[in-house]
Amino acid sequence: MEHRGAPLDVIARSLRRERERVGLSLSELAKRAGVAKSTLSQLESASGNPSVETLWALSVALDVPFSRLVEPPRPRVQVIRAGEGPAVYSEHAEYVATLLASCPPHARRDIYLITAEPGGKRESLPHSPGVVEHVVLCSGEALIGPTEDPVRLTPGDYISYPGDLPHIFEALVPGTSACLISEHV
Amino acid sequence: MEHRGAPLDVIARSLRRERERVGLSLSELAKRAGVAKSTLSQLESASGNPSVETLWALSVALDVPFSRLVEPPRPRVQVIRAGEGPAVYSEHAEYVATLLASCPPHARRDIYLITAEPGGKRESLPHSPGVVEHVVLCSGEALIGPTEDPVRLTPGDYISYPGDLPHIFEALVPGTSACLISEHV
DNA sequence: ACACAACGTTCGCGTTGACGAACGCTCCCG
DNA sequence: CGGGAGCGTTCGTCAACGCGAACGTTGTGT
Repeated sequence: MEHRGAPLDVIARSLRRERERVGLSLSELAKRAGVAKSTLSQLESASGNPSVETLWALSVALDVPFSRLVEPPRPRVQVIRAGEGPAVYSEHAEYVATLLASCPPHARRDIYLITAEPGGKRESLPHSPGVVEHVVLCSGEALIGPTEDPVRLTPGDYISYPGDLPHIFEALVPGTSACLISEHV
Repeated sequence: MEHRGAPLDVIARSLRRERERVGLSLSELAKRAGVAKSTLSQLESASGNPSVETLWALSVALDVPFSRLVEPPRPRVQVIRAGEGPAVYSEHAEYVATLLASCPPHARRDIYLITAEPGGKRESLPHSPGVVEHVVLCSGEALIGPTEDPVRLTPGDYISYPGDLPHIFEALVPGTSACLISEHV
């Protein structure tokens, strides 16, 4: 079959990497997963287009989440100081979102640091469907959540809500900041 | 083939759900994805074991992350007040981790609220491999990161590091709190 | 040195996924 | 009423995935 850009080579590398990390031989893993070792051999050499059943069995035998075999790995250690990092300014100047971590390609979650001042009610239009946002309030006080039913949060409080609904972030006191995780389910 | 517990029915439901949410007909989606509509029809009726290529093409055409088709959906809105939620106490009483969000099955990330007081150096043994931790310091000051190379963080700072390396969380001033995301890559 | 075991690869073969064509169905328009 | 477009399903064909068996290679022990 012609390749459509699917991560067959990524799968190959992931299988090899995970298998060696666990310390299993190709034969051993094949036996545990109930897969012919010839099949596994071909998959690790990126010659083949595995079925979901097969790949699923391997992910179970390796005890890694399924998506770990399909998506490429990501970097290791990273530090972003307060004030550094790419900032996303709102139409209101009182609101700044700093992107702390994203995971391309086919991002699964982004982490933002939000700082906001009172007065600027920040209404977010619905994002692409399948997004869930998690917010932990760090300091100050804010009204956060779905627009038709927001919640008043104080430091340490947590809320999560669907990102494909309209939602708001309204700081109630100066110096309000929060950690926001925007996640693709 | 005999089913190995693979999420074929989950895939079927996910395909149907995502397709209808986007508002595409079965024929239309098949055309856009470059997949025979007969194939797609069989997949949505859970009779079949798609190859990765096929499912990948569908995920691209639907513009959803691949794993969204393989894993079942999760709940919607949730609030946890500061002090509520399941707490994970350390051997040192000065350290409390509150679990805010986890995502079974085959968890991909957990979100914790950490509160710690000075004096209790919290050394974490390496977790299962493939884990990455993200920390955003909310208040106070702390020494966080890989044990052999920790970083001094102040409020708003961010760090991420591999969870399969030994790492520490040492509060330097009273009332230190942080948001910790423990993530399976 | 030889036998043996374990590893990873390669080689036919049966099964099955993916395809295009044809089908029944509903709806819409002339 | 009849034709046509669109929908989702079913049917036959071909390619390819997954399998077991056999192979060459490496390392071990008696």
